[in-house]
Amino acid sequence: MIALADCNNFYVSCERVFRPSLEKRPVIILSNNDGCAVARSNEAKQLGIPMGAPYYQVKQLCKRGGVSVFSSNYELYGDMSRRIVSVLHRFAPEMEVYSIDESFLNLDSIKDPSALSWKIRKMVGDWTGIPISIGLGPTKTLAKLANRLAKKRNAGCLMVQAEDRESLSSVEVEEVWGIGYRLGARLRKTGIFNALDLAEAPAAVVRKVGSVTLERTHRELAGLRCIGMEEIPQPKKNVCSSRSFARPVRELRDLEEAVANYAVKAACRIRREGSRARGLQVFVMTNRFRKDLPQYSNSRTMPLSEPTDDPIRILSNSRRLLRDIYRRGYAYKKAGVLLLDLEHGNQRQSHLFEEHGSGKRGRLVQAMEEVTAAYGPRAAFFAAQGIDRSWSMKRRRLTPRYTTSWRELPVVAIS
DNA sequence: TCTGGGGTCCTAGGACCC
DNA sequence: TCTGGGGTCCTAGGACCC
Repeated sequence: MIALADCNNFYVSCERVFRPSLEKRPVIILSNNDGCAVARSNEAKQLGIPMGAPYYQVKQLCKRGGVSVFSSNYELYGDMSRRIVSVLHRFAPEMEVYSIDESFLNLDSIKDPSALSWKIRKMVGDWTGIPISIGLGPTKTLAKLANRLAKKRNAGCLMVQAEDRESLSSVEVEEVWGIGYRLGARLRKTGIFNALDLAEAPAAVVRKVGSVTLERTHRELAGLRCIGMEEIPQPKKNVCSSRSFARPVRELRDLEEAVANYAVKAACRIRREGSRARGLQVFVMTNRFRKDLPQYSNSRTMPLSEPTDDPIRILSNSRRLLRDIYRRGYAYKKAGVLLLDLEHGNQRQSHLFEEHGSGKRGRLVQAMEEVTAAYGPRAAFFAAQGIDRSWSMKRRRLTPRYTTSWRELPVVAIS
């Protein structure tokens, strides 16, 4: 049996742990730039705030409903996630951390998986303060489906077998893991409306509508394991660092600053993973929602003959690519840097003699990393990254990093 | 005025080769 | 009149996930 442990309204639950007064009250968490609602408490869902709604569109609704609104505090959520994973690890011989708020557990060797699920759920709740739901099924797809139903029915833990026609038929086809809005629409045209319809559809029909991915989903719904557990996270193939700007950006100078920051951030990320990039891409775009303004988007890719993780090299090449695609006269909304085709650790075959971490350049970069690790990212940075960064993102409603910053620890008063 | 960020996989089609 | 067949590699774009 496979279990999917999924945190309830994860970001909201994290905020509630440190502000219990938010319990039973409507809460939403906004995306970067305070743009969209990316997490909603049940109360906020009941008020009719849709997932992904632009904040400016639901602002009035939030005011009327007394909704507490927060910026995303990824440092807090990341740390809470690590705590939950460490609790789950005690129970599962085999486990896959699937996302910041979900993990698959292989409970094949467990005699009573249902009873164990309740135990897991209680311990995670007691030890971290985060409520979770657990779905059980013979395959990942059915565990996902069970989890969805567990949340819908407020059941805590729930098991769904492939033969459970009633449960399957109560799940819309777009709610099945791997089927989105578009595939859903195509399936509906062939008379497949819910998970049961899909499970019972002939393979030929399924294959005609979708690709091998849909075929896998189809079999998984029937109880046939096609998607395995990935215990060890696979190293990334690409890394992207990008942001929307707080305000429209027109000047090349500002774009250069932004791109320099993304380049350094992306380089830093692959260095941490011990990877090197074989390719580099820079992209820029205007605001696609502003139909009244002229639109422009472009990207430029270059191969890196010698794979690299050197932030200075990545930064200077990014700037060259940006200058190639920059066009005057547009209001840019977003830019980004991608490091492509990453090679990992022992995988490198050629370029044995490339200076790596040695020499002046290597020592400089390492020193910068040590300084920023100890004193924060503003303690040492490249001039190209800019000083005032007026374009940088908006986070007006950020809560403290309660668990990862000494200065932001919650204060407890005892009288 | 205000609309996220970071990934993966699959397929179709073009370029190129013999 | 009449324009092959079979393969690989690469990339862009679509679809999905959280």
